[in-house]
Amino acid sequence: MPPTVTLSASEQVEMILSRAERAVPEEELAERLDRSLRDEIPLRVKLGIDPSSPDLHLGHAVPLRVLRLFQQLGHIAVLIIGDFTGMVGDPSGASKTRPALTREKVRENARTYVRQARRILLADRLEVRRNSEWLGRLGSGGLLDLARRTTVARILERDDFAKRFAGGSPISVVEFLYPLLQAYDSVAVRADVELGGTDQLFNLLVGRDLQRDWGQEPQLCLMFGLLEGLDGVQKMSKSLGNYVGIAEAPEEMFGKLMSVPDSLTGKYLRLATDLGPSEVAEIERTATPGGPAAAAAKRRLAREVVSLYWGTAKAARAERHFDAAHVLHEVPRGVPEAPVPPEATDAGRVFLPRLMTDLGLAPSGAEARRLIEQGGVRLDGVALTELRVDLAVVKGRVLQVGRRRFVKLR
RNA sequence: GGGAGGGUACCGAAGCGGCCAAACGGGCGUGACUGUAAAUCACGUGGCCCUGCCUUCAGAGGUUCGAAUCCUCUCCCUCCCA
Repeated sequence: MPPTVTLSASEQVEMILSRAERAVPEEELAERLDRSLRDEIPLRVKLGIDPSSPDLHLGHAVPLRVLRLFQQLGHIAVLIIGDFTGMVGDPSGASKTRPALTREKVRENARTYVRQARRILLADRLEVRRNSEWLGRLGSGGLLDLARRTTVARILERDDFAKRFAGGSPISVVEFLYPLLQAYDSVAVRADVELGGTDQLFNLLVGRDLQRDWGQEPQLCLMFGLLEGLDGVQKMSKSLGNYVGIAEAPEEMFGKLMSVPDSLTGKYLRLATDLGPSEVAEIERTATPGGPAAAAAKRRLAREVVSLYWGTAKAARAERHFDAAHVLHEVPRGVPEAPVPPEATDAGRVFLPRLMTDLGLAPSGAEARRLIEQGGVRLDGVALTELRVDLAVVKGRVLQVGRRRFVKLR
């Protein structure tokens, strides 16, 4: 099977390591790639996914994109759905026991997850496995055998466990087993490389130990930093609302990416696009924060990312849409139309707060009044200052509330 | 089982008889500016056809001319001891 990308081994190493925060052992990557090339045996690259949240965002996409990169280099992606471990709950970084998921929920999440992951991964050289396949038939004997492989002291070395233990918060025995179970996946699929977040360091290393015990060559561990969300501070997560979903509409994606803080543009370029390390470095060098080059860099970022998921044509359209709406402040096309509700009119006069609440442009009349006072309500671009306007004046024109809510009145 | 401390607006957190629709911070919204939904600055942020009125400070009662603030009971949370 020929690789779809031809790069020298050192270029490959650079591509991969520029995205990874850490590799253990670091020097081994080049050697493995070399050997694979020479012996024409593709590497088996494992990525375990936790089916606790179904919607993928750019943060999840980081290891998935590297997995794709391996595929492009001719290697095999082994995507493992943690349908068994998901019912145990990963204790990594957690300050309390995670709720175990039900079987149905896990199955459902896994389905949407894989569907979205396929938007990133190549269909060729892809294995999707569920770890219940082997963990489910481990039996108590097999489980005991696994449990024998490590010690309580080693597990307690981990910061998260140590803190919880010291703080007297409960640690379930089953959580102790999690690292072993997920590490056993590496044995089961004979992984050469495993990808994961930096918080997975311990778990990935346990994989190496177990593989050694089972007479396999220990896997190479590649760990990726967490991508901060749009607020620039906290990690990207759905619950914090600071995420860019990989299935989001192009316009939405473009707009969200343009609001990434300047300081993070480089990191986003490196982790969320296909640009090579030297190109990113060049952009970072020229884009002094606050200057026009920083704006250009972010535009590049938005264009690149949207193109990855939607193609260049849609990305270009998203960019035009963005410029129209946010740079030129044009009234967008396809503004929804609505009739003026009779309840909002009295003797030929329209009472704007009522109109706005009825059309869902403001949550309350008080809020609507505030918006009008602050000059945030416009009719065909002209700010309104009165609470009441003649019905005849309003008809057939576009009412704009704030910067992005529009309704054409009939 | 015993003891201590709490529950205030979207969130965090002041207030501890009247000047309280309730400080302050975050978030959010609008405006100015610009390079964008960035940064900065300003203003706003319970409801109501609003110079005023109505409903809020876990819930229910009570004291008082007047309660987020005092009393009683109920529910919920946190911590300490067993």
